Amino acid sequence: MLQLTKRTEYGLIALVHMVDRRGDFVSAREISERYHVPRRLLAEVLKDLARAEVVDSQRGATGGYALARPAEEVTVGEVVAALEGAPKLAGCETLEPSSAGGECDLEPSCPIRSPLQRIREGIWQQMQRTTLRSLVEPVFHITNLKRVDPESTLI
Amino acid sequence: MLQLTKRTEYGLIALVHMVDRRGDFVSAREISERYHVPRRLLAEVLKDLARAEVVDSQRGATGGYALARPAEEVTVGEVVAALEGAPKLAGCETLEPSSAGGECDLEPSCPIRSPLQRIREGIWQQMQRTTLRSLVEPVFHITNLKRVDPESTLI
DNA sequence: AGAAAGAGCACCGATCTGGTGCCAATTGAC
DNA sequence: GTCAATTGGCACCAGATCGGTGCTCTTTCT
Repeated sequence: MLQLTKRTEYGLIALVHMVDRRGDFVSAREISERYHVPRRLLAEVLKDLARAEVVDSQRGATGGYALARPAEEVTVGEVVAALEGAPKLAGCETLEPSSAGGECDLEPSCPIRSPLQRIREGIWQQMQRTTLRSLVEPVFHITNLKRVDPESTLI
Repeated sequence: MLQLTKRTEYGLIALVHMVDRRGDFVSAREISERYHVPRRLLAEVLKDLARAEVVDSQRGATGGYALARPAEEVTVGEVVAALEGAPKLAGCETLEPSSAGGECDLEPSCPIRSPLQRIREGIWQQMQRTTLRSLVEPVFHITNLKRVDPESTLI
């Protein structure tokens, strides 16, 4: 439904929380209690983020999770990709265009494949331009794009 | 999964097809055979587009569907909204902010509500800027936005 | 009258989503 | 060494969504 999942929402909540504690390892329990999110589900999400090397994990009594990189270098797109896969806007599309070519059985009559793909890439790039830092300090990241032709249409 | 549904895909295919035949009423059967799309499902989609006044419908032997407005005035966002509802990026968000205020039970501790909402609005605005015309004549709509600060982050 | 088209509604199976249970492995604190 | 707290891995569940279909009714042209 063109909607981010709870997994991504919880993941972003956790990551933003970690920004404040750079260096410290925070447990899934702490985050789940702080923001009232299901602990077990959050742990599942953080595990995936650790696998994607967005966070470092540490086991044991004082273990937990910490950002693997500075908040400026972690993008929302990366988080989304790790937690729900690269977004596809239509079934016939893949983010990395398969070298084998289209197995889309609407081809070659499908008239919207390419345009839809560009919409998806616009959304995708937008998420990849949005860093974790910008989620923490919104004023730091007001759009610096300037409209050149007011009648133009993006994408 | 941040993915447009088949309904939207089929709807856009049908609409793009109608652009070529402005004024003519084309039947769901014609479109379904032309693009190998399930006829009954396509009919369901076109019915919703008619209800949203994106297309006009005409019953009877020579009936069918036609664009209710010029292709320049129909946006992808409008189509998506008609076929799968306004996109929400997280469950706690609504497109039209309810005047009653947040019933989000993560509040007020949720640190990402506002940023996520801006991401969603960015995606949403992008789809609303994309017209049906731009899907038909892609060269007409290369992005006219100019990067002012290459280090900046959108949203 | 008959054929062709949309309108409405109910329904189905498959998949995805949110969430939980259980247990093993790791590690610091006592 | 023991214990408690933590992550890791797997399986599982109920509900929602999604893609798709069946059937009937109404409308309209021929």
